[in-house]
Amino acid sequence: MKRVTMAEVAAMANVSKSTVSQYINNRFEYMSEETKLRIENAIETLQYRPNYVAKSLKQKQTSTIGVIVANILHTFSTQVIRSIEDFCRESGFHVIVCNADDNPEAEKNYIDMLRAKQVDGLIVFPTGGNMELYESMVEEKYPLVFVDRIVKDVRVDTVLLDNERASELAVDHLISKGYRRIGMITTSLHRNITPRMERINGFKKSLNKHSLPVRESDYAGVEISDMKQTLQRMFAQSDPPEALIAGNDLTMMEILKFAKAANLAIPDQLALVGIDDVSFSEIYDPPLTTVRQPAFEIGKRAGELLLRQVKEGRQDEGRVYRFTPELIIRSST
Amino acid sequence: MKRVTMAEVAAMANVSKSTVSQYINNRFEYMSEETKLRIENAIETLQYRPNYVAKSLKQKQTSTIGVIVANILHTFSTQVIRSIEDFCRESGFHVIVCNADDNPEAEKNYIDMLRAKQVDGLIVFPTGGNMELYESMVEEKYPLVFVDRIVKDVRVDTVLLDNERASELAVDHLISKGYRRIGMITTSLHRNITPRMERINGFKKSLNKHSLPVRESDYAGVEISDMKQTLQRMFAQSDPPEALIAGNDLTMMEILKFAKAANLAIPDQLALVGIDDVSFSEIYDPPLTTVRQPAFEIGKRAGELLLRQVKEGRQDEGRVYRFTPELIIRSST
DNA sequence: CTGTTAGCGCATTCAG
DNA sequence: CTGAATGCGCTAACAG
Repeated sequence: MKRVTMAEVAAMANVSKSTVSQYINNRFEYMSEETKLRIENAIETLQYRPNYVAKSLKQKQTSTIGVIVANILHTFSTQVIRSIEDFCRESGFHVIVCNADDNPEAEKNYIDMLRAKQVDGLIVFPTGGNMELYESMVEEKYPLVFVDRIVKDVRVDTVLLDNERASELAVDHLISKGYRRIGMITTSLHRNITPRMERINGFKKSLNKHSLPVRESDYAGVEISDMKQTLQRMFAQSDPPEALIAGNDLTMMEILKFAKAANLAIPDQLALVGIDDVSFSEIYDPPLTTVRQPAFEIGKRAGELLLRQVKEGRQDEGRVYRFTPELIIRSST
Repeated sequence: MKRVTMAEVAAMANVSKSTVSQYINNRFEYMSEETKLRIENAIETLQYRPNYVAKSLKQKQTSTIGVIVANILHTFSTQVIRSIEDFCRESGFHVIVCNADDNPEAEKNYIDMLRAKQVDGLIVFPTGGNMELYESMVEEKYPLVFVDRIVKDVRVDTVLLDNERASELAVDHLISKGYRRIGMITTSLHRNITPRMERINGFKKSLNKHSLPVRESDYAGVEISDMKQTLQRMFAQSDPPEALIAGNDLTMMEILKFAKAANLAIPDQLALVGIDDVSFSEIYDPPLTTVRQPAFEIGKRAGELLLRQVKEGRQDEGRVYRFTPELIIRSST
């Protein structure tokens, strides 16, 4: 811990603490050049650095926000985080990132911890498993923004992808390429997690739009750990899908593993389009067609919404901001 | 900001603040069951949550450490971070992660910021560009641990890979597979960054060990942005390398891009081994042979060393802890 | 077993 | 233009 305090600087410069404080906060308006210099010197020779903790206690704000992601393994999460950090840094805010690992209890712990640390606001990719907590924050008008997932019946600004459109882009593209038997697989649907549900719904709707049947055996939402056998079952059918949509990046990895193990040539035996970009989309063989989320814009918007809340207080909350996905056609389709 | 304070709880429970404080900190030894219950109730109905900022100010410790990585784009960094976080959480410490983006100035800003926030210690992947700062921290006996890179002439505990051994593993393997013309490419060597230098040195030494010549035209350390043309030049030779070692994960991506563009079959026309694992090693076609770092152990050790310093004060500093790499043979060689 | 007291380091009136 | 005084919310002796 740094030991030198404002008092020592004041003593050395022969001024009072409050004068030093003014100097620190750039309020030199009524300060003589001379005192300014004396303070400057004292700070320099003493190597003084102001203590944020004390400042925060006094000012009742830490200039820090918390970000809690449901699962940091998703590329999307890391991209949004970077974007939030960049935006907040420009506004003089720090950000503390936590990973809830899709576990509501961990999420609760982090929310409590972060609030105990007096962060000025929270951006969360909600697990959805802490309704009471979310509600209590809304009631207290605590600055809060959700990302990626909608929580029903809680009035919190939420920014996320137009997920149905993402699936539609994928399906339309596949159909334009001549595929008719199209399947989709994604991570578990059990907890009704927004992007997964919406993407599956979008998938079904798009199939309907094209008057194609939705076969129960051709889509699924299962844990990553069960994906392998789900795929095996799906492709053990006499007429398996000719094309598959990966509901997210982690799912894409599993499909790729499966395709390799099953020796399925892409795209000849199995066409693939992934929702969410993956780092190796371009260099994979074949390069992977994906639907990318505008992660940068999403993060920035979340940051803007949150900082507005912390600066101006809550208002207009409960809005949902949708962002448009983009299809990047490569060679897996 | 949460408004209810300890004083209100005390008032409601008809006890003094200090009694509430004791309760909060689980020091019930001398507390009657009855007061305990009253306090419990008061806390519950008031929804009281202690303010960490105030506590930190008083106790002169935040139970928070900072981690500054040189470049978060490396998979290795993210793995080490997770490992540090897991370890610290178990010990009741929080961690704040910052990315210096290989920029010494950004690093300095983060170090200053984190110290102003009174973090109890720092784990840094040093850029190497802030000697005075590092030295001043050593002088102040500020808890500090370096990861991945050695900074000359600064007595700071450092944990990193046995980089020369990593290259040796790669070279030995390649040679055992019959390759003789072996090259290596990695990111810029300009700033003498430890892992890069050591890996290149290990590469040369291993070649010597096998009595193979080290050809200037077969290895290079260049910025990611220049890698493409460096590779083009290297492979424009009449007798280009038959095998290439990627100095790190980002480099591997570039080589893969190049190989794809140049239509080089792996491993037939070009064998590849990467130092650092990449997410898609297993599913790439062909699966990539890599040398992996024990990132989990490295992070854990860094956490242990730092927490020991914060708890027991600095001592024994300046030790270098080397970890052994592991060769994972897949099919790119 | 519980209350009193005294700061932690800083920002902020309000005088002078 | 500068200084004295006050308190943010909490902990830690030390009394009682």
